[in-house]
Amino acid sequence: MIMKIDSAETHRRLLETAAIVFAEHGFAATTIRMICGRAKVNVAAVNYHFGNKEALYREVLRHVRRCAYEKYPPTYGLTADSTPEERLHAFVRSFLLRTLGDEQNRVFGTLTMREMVEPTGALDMIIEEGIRNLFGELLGIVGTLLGADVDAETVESCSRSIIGQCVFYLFGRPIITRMSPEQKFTKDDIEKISSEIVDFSLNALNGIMSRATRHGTRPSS
Amino acid sequence: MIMKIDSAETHRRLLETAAIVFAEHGFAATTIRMICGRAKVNVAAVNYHFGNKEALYREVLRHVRRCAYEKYPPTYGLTADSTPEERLHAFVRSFLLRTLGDEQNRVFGTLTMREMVEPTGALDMIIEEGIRNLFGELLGIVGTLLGADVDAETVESCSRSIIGQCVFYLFGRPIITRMSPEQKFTKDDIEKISSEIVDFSLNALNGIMSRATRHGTRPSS
DNA sequence: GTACGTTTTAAACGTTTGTTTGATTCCACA
DNA sequence: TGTGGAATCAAACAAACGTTTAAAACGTAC
Repeated sequence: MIMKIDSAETHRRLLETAAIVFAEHGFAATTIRMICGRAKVNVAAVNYHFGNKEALYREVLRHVRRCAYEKYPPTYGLTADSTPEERLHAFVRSFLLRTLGDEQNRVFGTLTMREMVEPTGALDMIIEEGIRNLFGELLGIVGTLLGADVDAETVESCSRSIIGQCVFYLFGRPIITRMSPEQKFTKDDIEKISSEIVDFSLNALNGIMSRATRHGTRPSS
Repeated sequence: MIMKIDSAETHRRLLETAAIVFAEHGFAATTIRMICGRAKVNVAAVNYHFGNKEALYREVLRHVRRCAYEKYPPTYGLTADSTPEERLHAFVRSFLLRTLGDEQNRVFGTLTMREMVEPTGALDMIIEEGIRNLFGELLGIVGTLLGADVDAETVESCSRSIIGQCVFYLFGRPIITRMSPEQKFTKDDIEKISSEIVDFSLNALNGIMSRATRHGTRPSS
């Protein structure tokens, strides 16, 4: 059979297959033969196109992150004159869509999750290029919502409470689907979850803010 | 019983060392030679005392879970006449202590975390023996706090928001320590985090409850 | 058609893996 | 003091790992 040699095609198929297999089994438990077997390329292809297994893994992380952020940027659905409440909603929704939205995004979510639990050295890259900016954005939104009477420490702990609710659905997905099989994480499910998180959080922020403005920063008994 | 050589000592040292090494590297990346080297026992000891690597891993999971729950049960510090607010606080605090309290508990937290991200088959055991009861308890507390005017679905989503804040500090610990090196997760830190989570959550629950009792279950605005 | 650089291929490389073996060491009991 | 079963040990096992190799297959230029 006449097979036109297409280096870019092999490169692409290797990258996409590797993303799926790494997401399924993790870096250590994934073998090059698994990837090449599924991608239908020779075992030597990984070393020829990427150098070694670890370099392939780093390229995979960069690739899925770029795709995920292109599809669902943190400002997803926002307009220039959005309210702080709308910005919070967009932040939460885009986070969930980016990590759980569809099959490709779940690969990104799973790989990021794995890297957080078992850092392979690429975690610093993930923090510096993604997480730091993301959290800074959330700090800005929460700071605006809480107003000037609330100190920075409270803003930070509230931001952690909000992002915590989001990552729970990422990390807890295998458990949630086992305990509540009706939860399929469709886009409608994600819309609903986003609204619940925002509702819960805005109520919390309103309570904390009104207490601060009425009684100073002292916690009520 | 007749103890020839000190078999129990080898068994114990193997179990404790394996817990640490599995927590550090994960199941797949941990080798039997790593464990035996650190435990200063022969490589054949694992197979002699536990059968194989996977059986050792399961025993490790059982062991660290038992130790963690013995040290910090979900009712940690509660009395018979505690208020729902105190029960929520005890729930949050005991969770954080159980998974982050000290070095031994962090091993439990890390292993559970790894099992959630990369189930090795022991996840079902973890859910049935631990998580299901734990979440049921939280549902009860939140249901009491919200009162009869709030539907079960809201109780569940609020419970997820609360447990989400807790697991964030477990899963996010490597990132938090990199971004905020002053956070050392001492017991004082955990007390503070617990109070922040409870404060945030009670404000949220109060807002949601008062809205429900005043305006029915319709969301405001 | 021939030569040349690139890509693919099957095979083998040296390590390392989990596990097993057979001899040796140990100690309670006779 | 000698015996026997339990525990330890060094050594080796086959299998699988990531990686390398050298040749074959391919497209492109002349």
